[in-house]
Amino acid sequence: MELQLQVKMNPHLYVRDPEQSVLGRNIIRHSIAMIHKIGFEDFTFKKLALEIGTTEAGIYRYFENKHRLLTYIITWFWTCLEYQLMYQTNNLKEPREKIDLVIKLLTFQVTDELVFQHVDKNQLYQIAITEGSKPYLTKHVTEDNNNQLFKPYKDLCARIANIFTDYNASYPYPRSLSSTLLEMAHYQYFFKTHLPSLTDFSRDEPDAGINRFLSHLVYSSLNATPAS
Amino acid sequence: MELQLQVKMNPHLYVRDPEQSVLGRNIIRHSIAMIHKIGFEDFTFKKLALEIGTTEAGIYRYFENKHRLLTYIITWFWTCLEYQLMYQTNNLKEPREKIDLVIKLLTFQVTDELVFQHVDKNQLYQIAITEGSKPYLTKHVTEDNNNQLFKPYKDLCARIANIFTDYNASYPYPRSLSSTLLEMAHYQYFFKTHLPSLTDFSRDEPDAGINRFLSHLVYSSLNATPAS
DNA sequence: CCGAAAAAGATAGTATTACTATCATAAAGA
DNA sequence: TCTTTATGATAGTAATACTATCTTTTTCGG
Repeated sequence: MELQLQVKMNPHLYVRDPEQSVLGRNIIRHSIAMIHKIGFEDFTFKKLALEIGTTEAGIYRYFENKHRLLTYIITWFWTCLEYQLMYQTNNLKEPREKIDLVIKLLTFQVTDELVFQHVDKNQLYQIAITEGSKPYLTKHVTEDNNNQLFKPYKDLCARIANIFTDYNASYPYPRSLSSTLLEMAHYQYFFKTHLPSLTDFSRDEPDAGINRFLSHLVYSSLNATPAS
Repeated sequence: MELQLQVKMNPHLYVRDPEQSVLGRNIIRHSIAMIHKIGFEDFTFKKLALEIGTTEAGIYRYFENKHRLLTYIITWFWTCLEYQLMYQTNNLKEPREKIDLVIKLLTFQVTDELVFQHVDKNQLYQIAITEGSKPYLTKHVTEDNNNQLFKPYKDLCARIANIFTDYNASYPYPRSLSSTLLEMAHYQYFFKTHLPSLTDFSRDEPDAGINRFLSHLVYSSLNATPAS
């Protein structure tokens, strides 16, 4: 059974809510496909409009500019991920089990039957890896943050940090470890794929290596004696 | 005493070597200042030309486009850092001392008397934090990598990985830990400054917190029992 | 010191990008 | 059915990302 979910997004992310119309949903779906294909730098509203069969002005009615659209997509990704985390850890008792699940989720090794707007989840995951930090690596990060644009990312980070604290209440850096895990899950994948000498994995081997590295990193930190 | 050094850069990074002329050095110096001030997204060759007192065409004689110029600057940053690492660890015997130094270097807590082209090192460090991953987060990463554009970054990563191996030869992920350290030294600083809830540090406290977190992360991993 | 070559300045021009504005038409809702 | 609302169609502007050309300096080898 497929479950269709709709996520409520921060209105600052859009001009008109794209989830409320066919055109809006088309914009999301095709922009994900197109950014995945040609990369965010070469992606333009003109090309997107052509692909969808609408006009540039039509896209601008939904999103202020392409950076906002990317922020929308990435934020949506994090929102879905937090939802999945809640859903999947719901009946887990042990913090250890939850941590293992978090790592699996972040490395995209959890298959689920959730469908969000018929978006290609694999493409979305690839975009999150390559383009995921661009929404905040800007000069207007503070303004965007004041508008709560990054709240889903921060919420997810906080939720994982709480699991770390459940596992070991005396660990002093739960949030930094959480953001490290979030970023590195993606970066190690990117490096493995494109710059493999920055990792201990080779391009073609299965992704389990990244998984083991992240587990080792997290558990080493959480299990270390406070003195060290 | 100030020591002036010149670093040999990969010719694929430029059209004409900027270190060989006054105009070229001006381009480097002012582009760092300008990217620091307005961010890479808003930075254009036109604005830079106006600032320097030359023309757009003049800048294009040195760099193919602004992305290449950024790649040049960031690559140069990593080259300097590797040089500093070699220089500073030269007479250190213990791997532990070297690791501590690496972390200090990456968090910009080593003052040195090296001058590279009279560039503002603080601005350069800030740029490396905010813009440092943009050179490779593109669709043309593989082509750029084939042209060896990221070699200095990869060399530095490998050198740090070797220190980790010196410290504990049985640690299985030295390169991934090295790239994690490299990225996180900058990301934690960025988060602390702009999105502090993603860290365990507050905006105004001194940077030593990041230092302690990174040390804890690295030594926990390197000291963990292989079984864990 | 002279002449050739290379670098820099000056100016112009093009294609694309990133928008904004306006008006007509189609759909949807009260 | 009337009225709002969304979309389509078209146009237009300012800025960006370049390329081309021609002239004037500067540099450097003989």
